[in-house]
Amino acid sequence: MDTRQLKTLIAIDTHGTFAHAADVVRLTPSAVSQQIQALEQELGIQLFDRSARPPKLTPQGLQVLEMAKDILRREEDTKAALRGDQISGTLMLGSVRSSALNLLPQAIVQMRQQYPALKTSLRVSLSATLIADVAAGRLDAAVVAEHVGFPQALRWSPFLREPLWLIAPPGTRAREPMALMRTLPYVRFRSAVPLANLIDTEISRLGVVTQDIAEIDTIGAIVTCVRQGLGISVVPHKALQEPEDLNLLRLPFGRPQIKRQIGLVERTVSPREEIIARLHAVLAELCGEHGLPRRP
Amino acid sequence: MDTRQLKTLIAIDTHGTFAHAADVVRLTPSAVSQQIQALEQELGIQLFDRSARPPKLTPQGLQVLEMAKDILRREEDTKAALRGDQISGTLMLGSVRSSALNLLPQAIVQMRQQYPALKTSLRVSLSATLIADVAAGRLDAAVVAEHVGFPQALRWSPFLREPLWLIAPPGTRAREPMALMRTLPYVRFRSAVPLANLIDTEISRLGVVTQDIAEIDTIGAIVTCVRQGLGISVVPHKALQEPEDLNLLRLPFGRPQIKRQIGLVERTVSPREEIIARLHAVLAELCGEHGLPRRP
DNA sequence: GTGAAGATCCAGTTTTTCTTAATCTGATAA
DNA sequence: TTATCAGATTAAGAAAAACTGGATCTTCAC
Repeated sequence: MDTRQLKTLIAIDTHGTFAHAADVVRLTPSAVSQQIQALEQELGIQLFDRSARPPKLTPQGLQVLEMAKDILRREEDTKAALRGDQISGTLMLGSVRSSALNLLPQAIVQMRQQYPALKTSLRVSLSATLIADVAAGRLDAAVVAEHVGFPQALRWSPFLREPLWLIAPPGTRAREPMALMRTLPYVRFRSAVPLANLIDTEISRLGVVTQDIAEIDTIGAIVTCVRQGLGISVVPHKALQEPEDLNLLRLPFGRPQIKRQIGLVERTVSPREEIIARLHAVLAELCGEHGLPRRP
Repeated sequence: MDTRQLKTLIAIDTHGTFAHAADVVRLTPSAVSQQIQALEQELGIQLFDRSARPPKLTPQGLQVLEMAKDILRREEDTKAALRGDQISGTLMLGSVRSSALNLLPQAIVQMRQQYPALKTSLRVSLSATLIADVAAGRLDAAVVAEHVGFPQALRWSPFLREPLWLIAPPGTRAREPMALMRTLPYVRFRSAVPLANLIDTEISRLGVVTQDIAEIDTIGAIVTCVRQGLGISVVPHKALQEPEDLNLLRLPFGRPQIKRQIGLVERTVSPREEIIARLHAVLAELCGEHGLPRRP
């Protein structure tokens, strides 16, 4: 008897049909059907009366359902207790460079204040490397942007969802954003990171041919160049935090306005889930209006 | 998390070493080691301190051990409750022909009196077919003789252990049994059943060459022929129940006297175990002095 | 009667569990 | 200190279990 089978049984009861339950436990309906059949065979009873649609729990099935809830509750209580044991351990974290320079240090300071016994270790690397390290257990979690194709054993939870702005030098007259991009000199963000891809993809999608004047690989430098009148560019909201940035012309980039996400990637099965969830909350709070709460 | 893993963990604690636990749960030590490692990985903790010999449960391991006991207790309580539900269900039984004609009907009548809600279904077939049907779940249990090579998932529990007798017509002068067999006409029990094999094997072992006069495939008919003076033969104790059978010469067959066993075969994992145990007790009682209690 | 949604069956693929044999390791005796 | 033993672990392959994807069946609503 496996707890996965019991979770499936509870999901069927909660969601009403085998098919819905399959979505919840992330299996195919066929696998759900087979799991329930295996459980029925092991117990030698019918859990469901299948002459109805959807199948109806038998009285015996209800007994097993109650048992399932008790067992899973007991399991979760024990895991929570074990997690409590882990709060005081060393949290192995990773981050891409952009977040490592401001957001994450602030979050770590706050976490340390809340949990004096918590130790942290932070490593800065490329997102692909970070993802592999989390999957392999070398890191507990890492800050990376939205990514295509996270391994199945990992879960990525965004804590920041911020809009992208087209920025122009102080005094530039406001016009339709795409017209500006076609006519004014464009400072391109050139880097092998998801944000650069996101910007370039939307520019292509809108059919805009920019007048490139430069390619720069850090967002902070781009903002500085735009401030000094070199040209226009596209940057995320968070990059515009200096008082002098208020003087820049700022227009929504993309139709609809494009937003980029940054989040925490962690293993789906991890006893550190609780401390990571708290880190996620701290990070979301630090992001202010663009912070995202963790999904259940 | 699987209950089998939890059973293994408890067995290690109970028996002190991984190797002993392996015997108990019927796995190799390697599988035990791997099960514990899988559980440790899922929970993200060390269950054992392996710097000692034998490995010592960690404080966290003790927490998980307590959880394991609770979960398995909850599981067993539910199974017991489900078994209670089964007393009133339909018990699917099978039997070889010889037992179907007298023993089993009596037992079924008694069971029905004790459990008015119990329904039974009885099928008569060859023992190999019956064994396969029990293994496949088509039957809950079947009455078959001692057999070579029961599948591992099945358990056979004898309820009858009766001696074999060499019988001769009334008035035959008592002599050493083997001498009788060598000289008097022998009625051979010819049938593809274990009893026939048992008899022939012992005759060969004793190096006796019989004077066959007939081959008959039912024990009842053999007894009748011997009664009427056709010759001598070998039959089990139970076959000699008629008052006129008291007139037959009866000598122990085999050195030492050969006994044959008949029992119930059932699946080792079955919620019907309780009702089957009661059937077994009734059958054993019906066998009187040759009845065998069920082993734990 | 028809069509749709969902459950089950079937066969192949993937993953997990187990076995076997070799190797490692702690404990103990000489 | 060294040798030996019992037991735990590792590595690789076999076997079993779990899963997927597609076809088929079944219930239910219209």
